[in-house]
Amino acid sequence: MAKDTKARILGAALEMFSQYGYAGTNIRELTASLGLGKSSMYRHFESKEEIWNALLDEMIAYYAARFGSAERLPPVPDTREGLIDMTLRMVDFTVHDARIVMTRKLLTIEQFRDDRARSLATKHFLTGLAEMFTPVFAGMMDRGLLRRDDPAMLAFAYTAPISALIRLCDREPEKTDDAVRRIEAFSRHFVRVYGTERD
Amino acid sequence: MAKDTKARILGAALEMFSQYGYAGTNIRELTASLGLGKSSMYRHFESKEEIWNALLDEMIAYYAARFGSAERLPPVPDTREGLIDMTLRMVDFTVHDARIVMTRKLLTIEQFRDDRARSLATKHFLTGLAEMFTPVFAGMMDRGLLRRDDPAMLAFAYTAPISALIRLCDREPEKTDDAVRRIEAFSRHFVRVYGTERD
DNA sequence: TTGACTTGCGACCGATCGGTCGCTATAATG
DNA sequence: CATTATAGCGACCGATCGGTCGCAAGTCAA
Repeated sequence: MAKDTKARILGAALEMFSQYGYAGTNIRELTASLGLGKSSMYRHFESKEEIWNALLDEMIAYYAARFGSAERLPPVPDTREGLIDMTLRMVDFTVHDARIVMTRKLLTIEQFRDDRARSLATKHFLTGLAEMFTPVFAGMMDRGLLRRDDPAMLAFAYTAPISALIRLCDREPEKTDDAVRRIEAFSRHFVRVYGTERD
Repeated sequence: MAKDTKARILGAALEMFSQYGYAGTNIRELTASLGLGKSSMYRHFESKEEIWNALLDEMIAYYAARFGSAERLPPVPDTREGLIDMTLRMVDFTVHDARIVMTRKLLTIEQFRDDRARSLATKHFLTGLAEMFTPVFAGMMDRGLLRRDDPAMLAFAYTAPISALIRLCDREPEKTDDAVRRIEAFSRHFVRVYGTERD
């Protein structure tokens, strides 16, 4: 039960920190939401700050495992429509997975207070997606699906607008469907603009 | 002195809220930073929350005055280089103006807690810049400086990456110079991709 | 000059915060 | 079976929080 309780505490912390922020979360409510007494929590973490640090460790490790390794790169689509499909699948996942949504919200809220949150936020919101798509676009250029250009610049130009709409979903979840449609429209616009003339 | 003190309190609140968040800011420190006793503050605001609301009122009014009206639209540049110049001037201002930087940070931090902050955040981070550039791009298309296309889509594709780099400056100010260079590079890339062949 | 109003101050208040302590029930270990 | 470690609990602690109160100094109109 020990390991389980520790994980449940971290889950509740993610939930509350991502909603109210670190300073705006109090431990009584956090533990109460688990049906746990406040003092019981201190069996598993020695302070509120240690919860925060453990949560960040977890997020950093998860990010590294999921997006950090070179083997995890997405396959190069063999049609331009394939790029759109892949994009929409990724977006659909990242916008609806509760854990990832809460992670982004937490990083958004705490990025100015904690250095590790700051650098992880930059990965999540700026460099991560772009680095993922750079080799994709390079491969699509090799296959003649996209015009020759700087693949890193294309990846930035492609992922930044998508990232902006994902963050709109985090902020105003009721606009999620509309945002996903706008992402699809942008993606189609993008392949039309950057696509080679044939096909 | 009354009006002045009230404004100074709002200034200090913007500074502290944007750094530590609403929940993470305490009134003793806030007033102490002004050389003011805590109880004196309550002569001007009846609660901490009223400071918050007044600050939001101010930000909403400022935004409406500065970016909301149709007369404040930027002029349509008459060369593609003019677009880059205009962009860099705007970016330079928005990235170095302390008040605007703090406003963005505050909206970033509090967007999930307060509905008015939420909607103002969407304007600042998504729709505002795009709406500003839509008529610019429409005008440039009329002048034959850009290929005919949906000006709103172009504005979104142009402003979202720029906005992402502006937010990088907010998050990691030491990268400001690099970010501005990347904005210039992106802007040049953009006019190359969307520009008409002549000129 | 006087009386009302404004703006400042420090002492104080109840509530809530993160955190501790002693106790108990349970489960694993010998 | 006895022992020991684990994980739960409520009571409690000092510190800090937002907010109040009574008082004093300055301002300004009558």
